[in-house]
Amino acid sequence: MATTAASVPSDFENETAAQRDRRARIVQAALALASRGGYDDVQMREVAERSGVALGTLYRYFPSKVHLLVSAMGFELERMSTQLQRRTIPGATRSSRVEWVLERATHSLQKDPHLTEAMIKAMMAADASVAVEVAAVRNQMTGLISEAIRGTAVAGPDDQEYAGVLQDVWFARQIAWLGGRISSADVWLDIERAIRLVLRD
Amino acid sequence: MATTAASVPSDFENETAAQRDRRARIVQAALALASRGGYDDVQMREVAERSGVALGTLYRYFPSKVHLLVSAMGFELERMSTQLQRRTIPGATRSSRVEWVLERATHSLQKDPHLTEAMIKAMMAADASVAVEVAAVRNQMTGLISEAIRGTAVAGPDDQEYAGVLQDVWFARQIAWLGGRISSADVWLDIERAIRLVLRD
DNA sequence: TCCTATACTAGAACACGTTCCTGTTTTTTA
DNA sequence: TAAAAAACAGGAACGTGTTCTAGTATAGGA
Repeated sequence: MATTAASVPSDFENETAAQRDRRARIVQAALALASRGGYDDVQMREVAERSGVALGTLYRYFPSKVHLLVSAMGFELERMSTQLQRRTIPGATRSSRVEWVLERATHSLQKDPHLTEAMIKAMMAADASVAVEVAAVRNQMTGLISEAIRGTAVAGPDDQEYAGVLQDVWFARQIAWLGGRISSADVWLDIERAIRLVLRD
Repeated sequence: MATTAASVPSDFENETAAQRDRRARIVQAALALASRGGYDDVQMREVAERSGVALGTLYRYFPSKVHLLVSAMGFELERMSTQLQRRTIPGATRSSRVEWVLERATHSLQKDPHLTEAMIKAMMAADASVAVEVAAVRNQMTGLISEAIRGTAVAGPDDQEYAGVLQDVWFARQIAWLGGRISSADVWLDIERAIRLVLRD
């Protein structure tokens, strides 16, 4: 299971322009395929072909399918996060602000269910070798949430912990939705209820 | 991805003695292999060989590796659950009772990390076709938790919902542990904190 | 008891993630 | 600029989950 983390050019900075190009093309191809048919439709041979790269080269950039998809999720979340930061989060209470943020995040993902399925599944399948990439994603999520909890006020001592609990629930509900155990509408109802139960204001 | 759910003898009852035997042997073999080396070490060919059954027959009983392992988890949880029900849950507050139950469940699982890894990974990989088996597992967990919340008192209106939130956190923390993102000690600390934050008593 | 449908065995075959090999191109070093 | 090293292309090969085929055993109804 991908013990070859050594030769990966994770020194993102030191890449030549051509390499940044390849990396971007690979991620784009992966996102396109994920959007088309979800996790199973992202086939490494096709990603390689679409991005005009040999299979071996693909594996040099991303040592596994899971690495590739989690990285792609990082890209997407970053895009969404910079969009959100353009305006201040509305809402008078912690609950309402967190609801605002999580509702936007949830619906933004669910607009493209296949893509979401691919990302969440990759997150779930991630083992220790993907820890770095997963941590980046998680930090972006908890960052969003605790920022919403804080609002314009000063940070409370437990903000980070509440954000952690809510992100766990958020994640688990996405999984339940993927598993066909709840509907996409219920995902939001459950998250809303959890926010209410946890933050009570 | 296993669209063959039709021919599965899920009419558990109508099985002949020989069939119940085969099913039990298969589950035992799967549990043994899972305990030895986790998810990846449960190889369908070897499960078939060890349980003295042809590969095709194995797939007749369990239409995928995930079905097999989730079912095995159901068996294990049932065993644990009947053990717990032998004595009344100690503790004066909801928190302390839930802590008692979840601590036992958590530690009981972590005594055999490979086995736990295999079960949780299977739960995560479960798609809609495994919904029935997954629901059984989830019901057993929330049952345990909400019973602990209730204690000897009468059931509160939100008990089930609190149990749901806590089970989500419990599950997400196991995943984080599997992903090498937190230590097995931190699994318990995080769960404990979540219990405190959610139930506050 | 015989017949037919169903269950089972043994093993080949297939799909896709991953690895490996060989030769070529690009980059770095001397 | 020449030589050495690293990156890349193209594609074969491997491992494991899953499916399929052909033949054999078993069970329930006439």
